[in-house]
Amino acid sequence: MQMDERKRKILRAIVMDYIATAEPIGSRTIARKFDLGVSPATIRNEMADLEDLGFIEQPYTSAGRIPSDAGYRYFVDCLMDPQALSEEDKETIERESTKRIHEIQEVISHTSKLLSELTNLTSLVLGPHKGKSTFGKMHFLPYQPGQVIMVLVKENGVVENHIIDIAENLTAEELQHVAGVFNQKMRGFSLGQVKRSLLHEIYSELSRQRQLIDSTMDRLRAVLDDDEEEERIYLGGTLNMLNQPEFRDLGKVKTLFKVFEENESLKKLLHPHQEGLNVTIGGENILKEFWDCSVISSTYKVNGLTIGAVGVIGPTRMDYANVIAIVDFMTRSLTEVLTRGRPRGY
Amino acid sequence: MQMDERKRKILRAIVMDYIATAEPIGSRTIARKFDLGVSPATIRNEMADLEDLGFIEQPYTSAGRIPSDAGYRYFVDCLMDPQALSEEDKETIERESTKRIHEIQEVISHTSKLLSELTNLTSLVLGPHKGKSTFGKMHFLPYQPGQVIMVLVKENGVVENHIIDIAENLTAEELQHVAGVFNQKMRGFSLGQVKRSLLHEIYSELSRQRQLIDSTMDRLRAVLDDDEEEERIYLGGTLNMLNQPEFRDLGKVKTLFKVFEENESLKKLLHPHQEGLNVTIGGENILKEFWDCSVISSTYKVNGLTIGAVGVIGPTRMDYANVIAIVDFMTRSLTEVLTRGRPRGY
DNA sequence: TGTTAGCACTCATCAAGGGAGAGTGCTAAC
DNA sequence: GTTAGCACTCTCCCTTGATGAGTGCTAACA
Repeated sequence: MQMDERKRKILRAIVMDYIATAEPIGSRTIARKFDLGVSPATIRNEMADLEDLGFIEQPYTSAGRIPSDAGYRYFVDCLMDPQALSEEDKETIERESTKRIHEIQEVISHTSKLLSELTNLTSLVLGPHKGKSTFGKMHFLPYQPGQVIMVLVKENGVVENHIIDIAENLTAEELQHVAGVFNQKMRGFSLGQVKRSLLHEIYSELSRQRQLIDSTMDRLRAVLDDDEEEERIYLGGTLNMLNQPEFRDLGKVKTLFKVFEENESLKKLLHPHQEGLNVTIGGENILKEFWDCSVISSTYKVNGLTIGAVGVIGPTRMDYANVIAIVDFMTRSLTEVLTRGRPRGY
Repeated sequence: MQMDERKRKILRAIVMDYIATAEPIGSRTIARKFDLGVSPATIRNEMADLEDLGFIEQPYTSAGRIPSDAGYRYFVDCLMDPQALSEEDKETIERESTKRIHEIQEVISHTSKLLSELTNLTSLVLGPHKGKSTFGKMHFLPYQPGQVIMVLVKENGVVENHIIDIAENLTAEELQHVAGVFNQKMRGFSLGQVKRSLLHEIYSELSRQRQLIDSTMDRLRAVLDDDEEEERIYLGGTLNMLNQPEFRDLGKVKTLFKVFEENESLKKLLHPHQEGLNVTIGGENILKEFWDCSVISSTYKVNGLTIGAVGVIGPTRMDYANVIAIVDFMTRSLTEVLTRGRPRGY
């Protein structure tokens, strides 16, 4: 059996009506609401075909039909009118993104908030991944008796400071010497790469400062290793989920919110299968908790390099055309803001 | 009418049973479960009196009775056996608090998590307020052409770093000189206190670095001012609320979670009326969204100075004795950890 | 006088039953 | 190929009635 124009029209009508009303729709109602020029009986026959094709299903005998995952997929791929963003939304995004913001965290959380407000869904934003963080340069500064500040400048430009305990009798010159050796030997290395031989070199050059080296290395190890996976994820508008009729059930809400609390799982939802815009529908999601949700996501870039992703999650019954337009525009805007403004922190 | 010993016993039975079961309890059941040595009929008479006194109420005619806010209050003030913390919980807290943690944020969020796990309720922790943050010391470190790192050590020990744009032709010596002047003139001042005369002094001593001073001052102003109100609040175990039978209603959950999203309101719940432990029951809460919740909170200190608060929020039907023991022990432990360990960041 | 047993009454909860309504599939006519 | 007609199915919602827990009142009891 093949899809013909009339089947397409009917499927389109079913999907659009269900998106709007969240109620199963029957042949009679379709005939009344949409002007297809055929009788309910004809529509019934076509609907039986559509069900055989797997595009629609009945929640129970003699209820109306609702789209299946495959139906949504066909709708998104073939039937949907690509919708332009409303002028109003466009203005909102542009207005919000011209605010000058210094920290990347702020940009991200702001994006997340905006996205959930525009879509009335839950937004996810994956912060920029920082690549392997490698040693750039370090300095010691005096702090308190027995402690110094280690200022670490990574090669990607991030600056951090850490307090380190030291022996009280170390002089400023000795500290500077140690920092000098570290800077000379370690530039460009990530901690994973620090080979035993290098460590030996450092130890032998600084035989007297063994304790300082140890605590410095300890801290560096923690910092440089941690970072690799420190892609924070930002959630916004989780409460919007509660407005969706499909989550009137408390059990569902609970499992959903439980996943929201685990960052690791959420990242999986966003990790894009390909660059650019992705639509993942229902059972296509990796996590079974989200088998009745769809995720629209897209990647953002800095200087042509993909560094993170933003997405929106909602019930499979979502307004795909609209949400896709919003997510798409949003990533473009974010890419532009980041490339132009270059806030700190990545 | 007066409370006598028998009335007290009956009220105690009602509160304790309702805390355990969340079901209204009737005279017959009380007689069966609790060994009071009187018949259901007698208990009925006493219950009528307790209702007149306002300590218990009926959800509807011929249901059992449940405690009113006043009933809980009387229970907490007069009837409850002050309960010692279970050895198990005590050990957990002590074990967790001996983990060496460097950042205050970690200590706080860890506390919050622990608290919600032990009580199965939602925890609130108000981070330390930092008082006015005052200038301690600063250093400039090289960063990139046209930019330097300003490392700022506040008098309370917090270390921050900020990137500042400078003219490219400044030498290291000049920078060091500028920092030296700042350090000499500004130690102990908050930005609000920097008087015009002081500024003049700095300008006149460093007439050639006007631009650097301006951008440094700008940044300092932003940093030191911001801090005063930055009391972050930490929430833990919000999902635990969903396990409480009183929140089986989605509408309630929604209003509750909405408040959870607004930090400002939450702070109101915690801001203690008095030092030490506070129990706020139902309608005693300021926010009407929490009129069927109780808050147990307590303040924690560093070196005898109160700097923050921790609390637990749950339905009025909570195990007061146990939760009070946990919150109390937790603040003592936190106070000790902070005073002894002095983590960075406050 | 305080305590108890007995009794009529109230109200929520639950299961069963019975339209009403929406929708379907099939068949036969157009 | 399209349509009208019809029997059938299933959910939803309302009613009904039984059950059970609990109450207040009254009268008897120690």
